[in-house]
Amino acid sequence: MKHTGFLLARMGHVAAKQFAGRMEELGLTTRMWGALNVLDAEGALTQQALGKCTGIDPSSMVSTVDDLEAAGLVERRRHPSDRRAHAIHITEQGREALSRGRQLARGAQEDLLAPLSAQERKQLHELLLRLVIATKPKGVTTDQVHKK
Amino acid sequence: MKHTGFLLARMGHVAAKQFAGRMEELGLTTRMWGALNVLDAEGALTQQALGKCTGIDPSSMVSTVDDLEAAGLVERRRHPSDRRAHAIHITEQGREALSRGRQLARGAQEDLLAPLSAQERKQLHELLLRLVIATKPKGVTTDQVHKK
DNA sequence: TATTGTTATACTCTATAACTATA
DNA sequence: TATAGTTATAGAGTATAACAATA
Repeated sequence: MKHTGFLLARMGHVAAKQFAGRMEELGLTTRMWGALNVLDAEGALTQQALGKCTGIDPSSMVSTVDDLEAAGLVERRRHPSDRRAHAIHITEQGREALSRGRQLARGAQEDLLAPLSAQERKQLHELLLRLVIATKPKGVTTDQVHKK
Repeated sequence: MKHTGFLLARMGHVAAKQFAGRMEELGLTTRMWGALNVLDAEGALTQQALGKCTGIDPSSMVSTVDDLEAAGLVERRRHPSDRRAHAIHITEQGREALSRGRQLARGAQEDLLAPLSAQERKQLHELLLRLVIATKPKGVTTDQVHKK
């Protein structure tokens, strides 16, 4: 119990597992969830760009998009200017899944942080955010299919 | 960047990977490190007991102890009263590895928490500790080979 | 020549089940 | 009958390398 790093690793694992368990109810993996969120925020992207945003390897992205498409949450459409690439679009069903998923995520977070007061949760969030920002100095460009 | 649970999972992963990288310099995996620490704190244990303390599956414990023994950090000795079981003893070399490892761990933690002030680190530690305690309601009995 | 998506493959990590020798 | 350690095996999860189509 001595090291903060150990506590961090332990709780991180707990949080990830608990979150994955909730998403499973929606038929989503953590990777699918991450990709869906990025598509919702950024608009249609190529698989390569999606991989850069989510940290998913291009070869792993194939099966991730396969799964999302099989569930009707995204569509592979033709890229307007590059016939090698796909433009991955989120569907209406995808947006609905996101909405339900966000509710589940809120519930999961509520359970996870139950031992802390509102003020303590805010403290924890800010401390973690500063650590995450410090460890992520790489600027990822989005490579959107349609410019915003 | 919205959810605290997400930040927790992200930083936990970073912390675990960074720690594993440091321990690799000593030829140790995270599992070997965990087992070595428990043996140092609790005295000689059976592989089963060691598995319960560290959360390592009995079958995985075999190779973990194999690796530790090959590195000269522990010894499988005869259990005084149960000829099925081994008594795993930490060696002098094992204690030296622990000592060096603890230095590395301090350095790793220093790097990880560099963005935070001393007071903020203490805050973070206490918040995480309360979360960890809340998610771990199971009392593990040690099953020591020699009573203390 | 380089890049996109794809496939096949290998590698890591871990858990499950069966086996042996003891209890 | 149950338990400690072991082995073999299988299953995730992920990364690597090679390939076809296209840039």
